[in-house]
Parts: sequence; structure tokens; C-alpha cells
Amino acid sequence: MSQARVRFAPSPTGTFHLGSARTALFNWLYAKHTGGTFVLRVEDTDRERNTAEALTVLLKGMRWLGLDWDEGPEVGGDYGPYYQSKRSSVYKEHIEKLFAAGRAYEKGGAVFFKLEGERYTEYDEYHKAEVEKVRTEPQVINDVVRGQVVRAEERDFVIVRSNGQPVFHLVNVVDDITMGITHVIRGEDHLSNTTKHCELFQALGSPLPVFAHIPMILNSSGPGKMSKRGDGVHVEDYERRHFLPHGLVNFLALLGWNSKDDQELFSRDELIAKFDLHGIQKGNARFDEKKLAHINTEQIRRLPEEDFLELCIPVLQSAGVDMSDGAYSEQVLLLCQSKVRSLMELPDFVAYFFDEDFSFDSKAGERLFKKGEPLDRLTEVRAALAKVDDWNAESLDQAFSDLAESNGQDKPFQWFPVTRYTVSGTGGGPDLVPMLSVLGKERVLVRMDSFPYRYPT
RNA sequence: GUCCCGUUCGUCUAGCCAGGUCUAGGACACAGGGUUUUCAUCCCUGCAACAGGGGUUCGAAUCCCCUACGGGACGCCA
Repeated sequence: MSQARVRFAPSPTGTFHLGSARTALFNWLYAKHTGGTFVLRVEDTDRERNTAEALTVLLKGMRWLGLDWDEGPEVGGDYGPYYQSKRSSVYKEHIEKLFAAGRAYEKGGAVFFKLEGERYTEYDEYHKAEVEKVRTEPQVINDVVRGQVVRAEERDFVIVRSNGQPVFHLVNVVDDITMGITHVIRGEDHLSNTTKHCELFQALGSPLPVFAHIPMILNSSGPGKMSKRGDGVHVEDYERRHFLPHGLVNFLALLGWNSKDDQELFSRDELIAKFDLHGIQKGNARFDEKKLAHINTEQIRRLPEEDFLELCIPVLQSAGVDMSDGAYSEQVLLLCQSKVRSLMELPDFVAYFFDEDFSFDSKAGERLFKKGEPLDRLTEVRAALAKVDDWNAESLDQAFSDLAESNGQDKPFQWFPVTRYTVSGTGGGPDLVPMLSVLGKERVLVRMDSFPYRYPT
């Protein structure tokens, strides 16, 4: 596989849309897969909305997702500058080339690209006006995803505005040429634009890159492509909700691409190894948060302990959890890695480990008191645990077994629910014995003793 | 309105290019069951789709045509 030079060319708008993120991801994956180069180019022609803050959001999002670029802002490269606003001279040169070739003309202060072919005028229903059209030779686009797409451009189009600013179509093509881009991987919404781009490539005497138009991401409900506004449509939303960057990456990769072998959970390296343009889907995809949540959960489970701990720290700190006892916090978190479904729920999930004033879940309490004599069981288990000197999972297991045996029971199950509830206030959580072991003898006994006074009756 | 792209379970998708092995496979979700101290995990089972019509063929989810529906483009936005 030859090394590809691909680019992600966003226009900073102040947010980082998931659709853009997926386009960036596919480009990044393809560059990595082929051992090629991933270029980040900022399309900031036009506009006051292209602020420094908007660019920061984008770069931060890219870095959070782990999509590092080989050339572009802040890292440089041999094909710069990588901001379109700084490439005026390059565009000027190419516009002159078009004039020289008789493929550009001025009208109303703007520069138009001149199509070749027979001209005629026609009433246009869309523009509600009589317009000039050209019968051009149709362009044949060889798209890796869609096969051959044949389409003819029928109107001359603006390449430089009357204010002197070059237009997207022109700068996009000129940059792709001058930056040596080999593969253009972008959203299907650009497919119709591609005929314009092909005209420009040809008029400038440059070979066409390989095109791959990837499907759109549609709203999970309702019509149309994924909206630009709202919660859950931007990368920042998922960062704020403490999703794993790789969880989002894995999910996004599956939206419009698959590995053909039923594998859905990938490490970053597996994704790079398996990603291929031919696995890209033609049909549009609908965004499904439930599947995202599932993949995120699975990726939490697969995290190496160190990475898991590192990711947890900021989540708990921002929730105000006191983690001054590092070794203890670490034990608590490792207890939870296989139980928790998202990092977001972690602070609530571990609250009782760090706060003696934890609350009691009323539903679980009702269930507990509905059957048997929990207070009697509590007295028994309290006495049994008080005798444990060497407080660890093994000796605790033994203490429970002895307790069962001395009461003529096979297993100590009837003491478990009340134990869990009095020390944690919940009906669920990490495995009981390891949990008691981590909490420590003193905490456990104190909580058991205070339970009758603290439990709201 | 014109042009382009698409259409397999509710959702993401495999299969389609090289027609038979497809009573259409996997995953999420959902439902039921089992394991379990746990509304967690795990395991099992179930539910559920080739948009419609025509053609080609011994045979079509797979090839061709039409229709319908969905998406996109048609900006001196990108």
C-alpha cells in the first residue's frame, strides 16, 4: 500500500461537530494505515467567525481524540503555511494561471471559472431567473466508495469574490495540488462539488487525487443530517461527559465503516491495521447514543489499570471527591473498573468510600427490611467481623464461612445484603468482600454501629 | 424544479462487485431464563430485515429497468 498524503481541512466555527470528527478520524486512520502523512489545514478564508478561540476548540478536540497531525498548525511542515488566510500568494499565482489559459474571467468585480462548451440560456426553476448554462463534457469521478460518478457542471462559478478573497472551491483545489494530497476523504455533501473541483484540477493541469466520499451522519431521530446545534453533537459534549476518547473514536469508526469480520471493539492499533477505504459504507448512518455508551463501557473494561486510574482522577476531583489518600483511592477505583458503565457515574458510585455521611438508598432499604430480621443478622455479622484481626479478603471470607457454619448454614448469603447496605447505603456495587477489605475494619464497624441511628425510619 | 448519491432487523452492519453454501450472520437495544450478596458482570434463549414492481436466469438480497422513499448539492458559505 503506497503512503497516502491526506488532509483534514476544517473551517473553525467554535465547535467540533461529530461529523467533522469522523471525517478527521477516517483521514487520520488512512494516513496511519498506509504509513502516510496526515495534514491539518485550516480553511479560514472569509469570515469573522474564524477566531483564535474557534481554532483552539478544534485543536483541543483533535488532541483529546488522539488525532495527531504530521503537518499543520503548531507543528509546521514543508508544505505550509497551513492556514488558508496566509496563502494568498499561492492562490494568486494559480488564478493568474487560469487567466493565462483562458479559463477565468472577471465579471462584476468577481472572478469566474470558465467552463468549456456550448453556451445557452434557460429559465431556472431554482433561481427563478433566466441563467446562462454551458453544455460541458461530463466529469467522471472515480470514487473509492461509490464507484464511477458521472456529472456535468453547467454554470460558470465564482472563484474570487469581488472583495478579492478566493472562494472555497479554488483554495481547496489549489491547496490539494500544492500540498501533494493523494486522497481526498470527505463527506458526501461534497460529492456534487467534486465536478467543480475536477474542472479546476484539469484546468490547472494537475492529476486528480483519489476521492472517497463517506456517508453522512443523520440525526438519531427526525429528518436530515445531524444538526449543528444541540447537546451531544459536538466532541466537546463527550469530553465534558467524561467519555473515553477512544470510546468515541471506536464508535465513530463504526459509523460508516466496518471490518467485515464482525469485530466491533478495537484498540487504536487494531483500528489502524484494519481500517481501509473499501470497508466504507455507502448509505448514511444514524447516530445511536446507546451503542456509543456500550462501546464506551467496553473500552473502560479494557483499559490498563494505570490508564484507568489516570482517567478517573480528574473526574473525581471535579466532583469534589477527597482523594488525599492516594493509595486508598487507587484501591477503591480498581474495585470499580469492571462495575462502572461510564466515568460520569463514578463519583456517585464511589461516594460512600470517601464520605461517612453517605446516604441510604430507600428502595434497597425497603427490599432489605421486607424479609427476615436484618437487624439481628447485623448484630451477628458485626460480632463476627469484630473478631477478624488480620483484615483482608481472605480472612473476611473465612469469617463469613465460620459465621454460616456456626448458624447451620451452607453459605453466608443471608448476612451479605445487610452488610452491604449498612456500610454503603446501596444494594449494588463492587464485590462485597473486597469492598469490605478496602473500606477497612474501623470504617466497617463504625458504620454498622451507627446504622440504627442513621437509617431513616 | 434540476442534478448526484443511497435504500438488508427499531439502530449500526455482514452478505451484493465474482447469482446457488442465506430457512439472511453479528452487534446495540428490547423481552424471557440462568449464575450472582447486587437494579452490575457473565451465560443462554427469543424478537426482528433483503422498500415495491417488473425483467434476465434452472436459480436473485446479490445483475438490469421503473417507481417510491431517504439524503445531498444547486451561495461572491465551507
